Amino acid sequence: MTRIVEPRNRRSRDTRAAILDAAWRLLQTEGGAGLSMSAVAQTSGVSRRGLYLHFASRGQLFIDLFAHINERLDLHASLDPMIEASSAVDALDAWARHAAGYQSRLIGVVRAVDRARGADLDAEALWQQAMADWHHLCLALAGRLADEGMLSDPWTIATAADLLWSLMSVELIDDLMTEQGWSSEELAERLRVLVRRTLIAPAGDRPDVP
Amino acid sequence: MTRIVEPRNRRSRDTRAAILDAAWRLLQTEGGAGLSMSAVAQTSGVSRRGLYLHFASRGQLFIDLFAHINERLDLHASLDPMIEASSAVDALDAWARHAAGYQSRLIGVVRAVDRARGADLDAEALWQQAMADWHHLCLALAGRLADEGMLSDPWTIATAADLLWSLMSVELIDDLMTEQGWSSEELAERLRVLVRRTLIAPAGDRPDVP
DNA sequence: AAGAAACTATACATGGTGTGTAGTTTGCTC
DNA sequence: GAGCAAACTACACACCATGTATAGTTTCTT
Repeated sequence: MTRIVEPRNRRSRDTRAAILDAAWRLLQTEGGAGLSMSAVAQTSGVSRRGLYLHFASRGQLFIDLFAHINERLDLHASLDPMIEASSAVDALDAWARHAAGYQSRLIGVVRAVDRARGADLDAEALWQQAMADWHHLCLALAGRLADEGMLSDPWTIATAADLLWSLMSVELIDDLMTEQGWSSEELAERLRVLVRRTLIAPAGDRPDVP
Repeated sequence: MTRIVEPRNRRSRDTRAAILDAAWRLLQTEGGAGLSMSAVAQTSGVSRRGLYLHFASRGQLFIDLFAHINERLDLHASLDPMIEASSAVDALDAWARHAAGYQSRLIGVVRAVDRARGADLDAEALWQQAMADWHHLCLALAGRLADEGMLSDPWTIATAADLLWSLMSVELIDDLMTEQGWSSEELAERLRVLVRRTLIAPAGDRPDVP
């Protein structure tokens, strides 16, 4: 496995960005199946051999692409409303908007990573990390709901977090948007209804927390 | 592509069943990635070339395996309670039990088919058919809920069906059971709570249908 | 016993990833 | 601007997967 060091000059950085953008473009159009190294090479105008001067393997290209996309789409900005929300229920609404608005843009990459998983150790590692991050986010949200006494009966912090995590999975979002034609706004609204009714205790039925 | 005709003698049927069982076993243990034709051949004790005397391609093997499994697991019996239920809400409970109890047993095959999709036209066709079948089931259930006046406000027959369909997806079930360690019973109960609260209108808030 | 069906062994075409090597272009530095 | 190193290309190769062709062997049927 070739060792890739920090790029030095501008030419190298441009080539690298061109490769990542080409891969991203391919994932959005070709649907994830056609992402061979040859296709990325051809689309980016770099020789196939040249790809391996920037990315040690196909899996490593995915890892870097994932970070690249999160940077370009400004993940931090999409998560902000959830953190800044003044109540747990508002945070829950922000979660639904993030799931529908942001996660849906990751469909191509995530499907490709999932498909490469198992055969590719790098892809597997990326998958585990992303899942852990998302679950951690949901755990924080569920914890806040519990703190404010909003979590309804059968749910615990752990089970509510698991549920939220599974509902923000790219597979589910892909199913509803791509397959069933839901728009991002429809999905956000319906996810909001779903998690509010499922997780939030009715007004008369809450433990005495302010 | 080799043409496969109806098997004649018993030997052939036994070999065929041995291949399918070996493939199934591999999917349950190896997790779907290690399902190469070589692996199936080795596990079943048939030569690699021999596989192609029973299945025209890897994708066709999946198609036949899917039917084989649905037969062995008795799909019809698992769907029965849903159809026989005396009310739409009872049918919804039966749906949750079917999703958690039956769909979870398909995890291995479905993941493998999904992974083969795109490169394999047969796998793609199987996928579309299975999705259509499941969606049809959910559409019938949502229709019955509407008929009995139980569907709550933002939901229509179509959107409720889409939601149910996405919630019974093998990916979601796999996430919650394999990744988060939910048991089949826990999943069934929590799915029941989720869809009841989300879809069913509260008692005082229903149109006048008996 | 004979013939057909089922099966094996082996070889090959094709297409994918990843590496090795030699040669060429580009950019940086003095 | 000359020289040098980094970046890049072209080509070849090893390896592994699917699917096919062909010839020969076992097993079932009649």
